[in-house]
Order: sequence, then C-alpha cells, then structure tokens
Amino acid sequence: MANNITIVELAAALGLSKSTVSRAFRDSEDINPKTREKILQKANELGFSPNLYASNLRGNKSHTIAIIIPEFGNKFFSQAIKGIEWVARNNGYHVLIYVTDHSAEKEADIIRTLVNGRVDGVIMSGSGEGNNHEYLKLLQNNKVPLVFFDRYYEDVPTACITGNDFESSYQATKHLITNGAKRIAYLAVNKDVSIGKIRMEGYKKALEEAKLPINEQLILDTSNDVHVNYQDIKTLIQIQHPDAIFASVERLAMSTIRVARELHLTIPNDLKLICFSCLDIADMLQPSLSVVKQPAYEMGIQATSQLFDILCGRKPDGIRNLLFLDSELIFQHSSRKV
Amino acid sequence: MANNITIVELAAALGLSKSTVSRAFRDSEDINPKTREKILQKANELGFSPNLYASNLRGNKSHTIAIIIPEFGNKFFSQAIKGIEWVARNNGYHVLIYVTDHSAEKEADIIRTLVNGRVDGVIMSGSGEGNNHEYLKLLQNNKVPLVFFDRYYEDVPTACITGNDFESSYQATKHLITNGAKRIAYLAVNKDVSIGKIRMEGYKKALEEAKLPINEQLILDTSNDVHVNYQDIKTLIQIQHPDAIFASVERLAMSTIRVARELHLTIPNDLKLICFSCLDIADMLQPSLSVVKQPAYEMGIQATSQLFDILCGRKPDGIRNLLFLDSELIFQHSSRKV
DNA sequence: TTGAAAGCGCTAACAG
DNA sequence: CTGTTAGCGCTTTCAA
Repeated sequence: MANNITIVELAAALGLSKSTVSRAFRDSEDINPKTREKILQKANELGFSPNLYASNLRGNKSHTIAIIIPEFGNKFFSQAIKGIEWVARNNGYHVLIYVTDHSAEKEADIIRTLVNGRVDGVIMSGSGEGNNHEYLKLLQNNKVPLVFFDRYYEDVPTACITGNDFESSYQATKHLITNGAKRIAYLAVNKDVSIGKIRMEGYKKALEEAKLPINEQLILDTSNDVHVNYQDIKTLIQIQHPDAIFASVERLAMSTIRVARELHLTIPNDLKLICFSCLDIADMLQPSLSVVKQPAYEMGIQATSQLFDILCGRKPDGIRNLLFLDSELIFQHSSRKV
Repeated sequence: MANNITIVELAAALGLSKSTVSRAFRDSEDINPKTREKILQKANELGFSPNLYASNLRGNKSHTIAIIIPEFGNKFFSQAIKGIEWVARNNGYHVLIYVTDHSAEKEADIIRTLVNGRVDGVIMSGSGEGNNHEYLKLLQNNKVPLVFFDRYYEDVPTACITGNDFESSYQATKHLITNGAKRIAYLAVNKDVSIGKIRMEGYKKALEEAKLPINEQLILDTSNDVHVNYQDIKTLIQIQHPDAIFASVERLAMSTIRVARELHLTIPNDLKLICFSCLDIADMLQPSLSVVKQPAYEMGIQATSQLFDILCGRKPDGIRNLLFLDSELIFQHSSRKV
C-alpha cells in the first residue's frame, strides 16, 4: 500500500514547495543542484518515494509491459521471458506476466484488462483457436503496441519475431527421410496458430520432394490435455505404424517417448523421433533427443527491443513486419539410422 | 497509453453524472440495474474502460503483486510461478515478475522500485548473499506484505512456505548410504540462504547417524556460473573420488552428469547421484535420475494464498510463520546399488 | 531558480 | 437511486 508520506509533507519538512520537490525527482534542470541534493537526502531519510499512480495519472504512462503466453514450463518460454525481462529492466520497465493455458478466451480477457493504461506495450505468443482476433483491435485503439514472438496471427498487422520454422521443419523431416524413414507422422499443435501451419508445411514439402505420400492419417492434431495426447499418440502408433515421428513441440515428443516405452518400441530402432525443443539436456535423454532448437532468449530480446523501438517512436506501430531467427538443428541418436 | 475517453465524456454521452457511471463499474449496489446495463453497453460501444491509475490513486491499491526469484528456467520456479499466477488471477490480481540472477544487490534494487505503491504484496524466493536484509524493512514500512517461498531469510519475520528440506535431505543421503555409498559429496548452493544450510544439515545428520565422517573436502560451495561449477565438480571428483553425490539443486546434478561423462565414469556404478529437482522427465534421463521433488506448484499456491490472507486482513503481517510442504522422494537408477 | 495553482480521471461521502 | 463536491498525490504551466 502506497507510502504514507507525500510530496507535500516532504516539502513542508524542508520548507520548500511541492513543485520544487517534484522537480528533484524528475530530470528537470530547473532546479538548484544543491536543493535537489538536500531534497533527495531528506527523502531518503524519511523513506519517501513519489507515488507511482499519481505520477502515471499525470504522465499518462505506466513503464510496464505485459507478456502473454499460452503455456509455461518449457524451456522455450522460460528463456524467452528471461530475455524479455532483461531488456525491459534495462529500459527501466516492469514486466507483467499472463498465462492463457492455450485459451483464446482467456487471452481476450487479459487483453481487456490491459487497455486501461496498465501497460505501455504487449509481447505475446498467440494462443490460437478461432480466428476472430477482433479483441486485439482494442490494443490498437488504445495505442498499446503489440509484438508477437513465436506464435503469431497472420491477420494481425504488427511486428513479429519468429523462427525459420518452415525451413527447420523441412530440414528435420528431410533428415528423417535420409535416415531411412518412410512413414513419418507429424504431431501438430493447434493448426490455427502460425507455427501449427508453417511447421507442417515444411514437413509436407520434404515428403513431396522425396516423393513420399502425404498421408493425413499420419498427421495428428493434438489437444492441450497431456492424457488425451498420450492416448492419441498411442493409437496413432498402433494403427498407423509410423517409422518416425516429428513433434512440433517438446511436450508431444515427451509423450511419444513414454508411449514408445509402454509399447516396447525402441527409439530409434523401431521409431525415430525429432522435435522442436529448447531443452538443454536433450543429449542426456535415453536416447539422446534430436531437436530443432529455437533461439528463445534471443527471440525475447529482439521482440522486446522492437517493442521499445515502437514505444520510442523509432518505428511505426501497426505494420506487419516479420523477423525470422534461425533455429539450430541438433541431430542426436533419436533420429539416426541404426 | 491510457484510454482517450474518460468517465466524464461517457457520462455526458448518456446524460448522466460521472458518479453514476463510476458506480456502474464498481460492485456498488446503489445503482439501477437498467442504468448500469445502459452504461456498460455504451462503454463497450465507445471502447471505454476506467483509467487504472486514477482508480489506484483514489483507492490506494494496485491489485498487483510481485514475484522475485533468483533464477529462471528450471521446472521448480516455472511451476511455482504458475501456481502464483493462478491464485493471483482468481483474486483479480496482476503479477509482476523479477529475476535477480542470484544478486542480492539486484534484489534490493527491485524492492526499492516496489514500495511506491506499485504492488500490494511481494512473493519472493531469496537470492541470498550477505546477511544485511535491511532493505526488506522498506516493504514493512510501506505496509507491503512479503511472503517467502522456498528460499527465505531467517532474520526476516514473515510468512514462508518451504519444503521439508531437512528431512528430505536426510532421507536422500540415507538412501545413498543404504545403497553402499561411503564417500558422499554434497554440492551446496549459497550457504547464506536457508536451503543452502538446511539441506546440508540433513545430509550431515545422515552421515553422523551412519557413523560416516563429515569431510569438509567433500562439501562444495558452488557459484552461479555454470562453467566454474563444472570445473569445480570435476576437480572435486578427480581429487576426492566420492562414490556418490548429493546435489542440492538440479543444475548441479546436470553438471555432474556431464562431468561424469567426460571422465568416463558410469552412474551409478562409479558414482551415485541424487538431487533436488522438479524435472518431469527425470525418468527419461540416462540413467534415470533419483530426485527429491518439491511440490512447486502447491508452494506457489500456498504462498499466494497466504499473501492474500494478509492483504485481506485474515492474518497479521510481519509474523514469522513457516509452513513446510512435503517433498516426494523418487529413487530411480542414478542412486541405486549396482 | 522557486512557488502558486490548475488539473490528470476517478471515487466516495453527502445530500437530495 | 442519482448528482454534487471535494479531494487522491503528483506534474506542469505560468508568474514571480
């Protein structure tokens, strides 16, 4: 709860006016350095600091940004947030965090709480579902710039930092083919989000190029429920007998490993596996896991830098502007020919 | 940037007074439901929402809490934050996040930015270093309650949710002994923080009970630099030849696995390993990793609930109050007798 | 260089 | 149930 002592009391204690005290806390040069010194010292002594809400109300800005992400817990988002927090702090900004659990509805709710001045900008990885992104207009109407990272909506014109997912998916799939795979299953996340679609297109391109059939039975659209996914993956493997799996996100690969274990299938002998993941211990898994590793931290840094570019007027808002950062392909045992 | 349209304009557009409009947005019952409906509808139409900073300035509260943690990226903190965010949102609160990189100085800096009304409460896992926690008095002076989770400072009287670390460490060490270990090394984090000390005490108790010597050479106080730790662990193993290692945090166990690999030591044959970790794929590692698994999500939930208890006056602030949540001991291959 | 005064947009008595 | 009014604590002209 805000400070008890106010600028008026501080001023009184010093025999000055509140305007002078106020100046001491701004970058104002209209003040005698000695006076400022005296004020700052007294403030420190009395434990005074200017009330944030009064300042913001006058100044009309919050020095706060929001991060909105669909899930929390994998290395990708952890790293990205770390980057975001770092840049924000260096710019004297604070960071609010929101998790949607992949619910577009929650996403919309959150957005609605942000347009009353709470934040100066938003960095978001989209939760997908539906394609009505009207609520994002709220941000625009309130001049709150938005920057996407990783998962963006194609119909929303704004800056966006993402991976070179088409190319990586293509390369990853090609790698599986090179290693002898012929029936490669693709585990998709939400096809409504950019990455759901694009990663799949890379996969399809590799198949086409190798003259392998694109079998829709081998493409599994997954949910956000880990148990449902487990069952679906199990069924897919039992019925379709793929010889390789390309998981578009880490958690699907983990479920795959558990299913394989239950079905007594050996990776990579019976089933090859590769996935998108930022796990730093992929090489310690049994078997070591082949991954497409996105530069998560860098993505966070870039997204936030772009947001500040917009906030500082160095770049315009509301312009579609995609920046692709290269992922690293790390081939280990899980995808290798045996 | 805040909304352009104000409560006054909305009132004008409806031919009402601004107090009536204000009431429509509070839980006030002093308003005709029909009027409220009309107001809310018009507000929606005009894209109005009450300016946050004006409300906060009047109401003297921010509906925001802060999380301060030393590091970011391991499952423990991810899960805890998830719990915190969940409870906060259910209470209509927003969550600011701050990472200190284990720097007590940064921690103090952050605290200083929080006492101007920015937050109503703070949830923190201490970064340790030094034992001058004077800066935390700032919070108390400004009536901003603080709740610790996991890593607390013993000299700060406040609520604290942590694991039953003494018991878990004791059990984990005992387990290593039962499985034949005689020279058990302990990898400590910062001994200034509660967990650094307490986890080590559990380790020592188990040794004493088994009449094994407590060898300070086998206790490694680690830094926050992964490379330095790697070297130190390597040196420890090469010179002291421990037959087991108890790592007090996950990342130290990961470094140990890498060192063992470099030195061609097999786990658990040449070296047994157990550690504190919330990793959900500990069983997929090679070898599967024995862990002390703290209820991270639950800890976040409990810490935040307690904070709200204090905020709502259901509990007093500034009282030392430790709550211990039981960890789960999961023994897998890395610590087993061969 | 400092002070006086007018709000920022909203809330909460109080009166009607 | 609705309107009037007096601030919340600060910033920022404008005048001194």
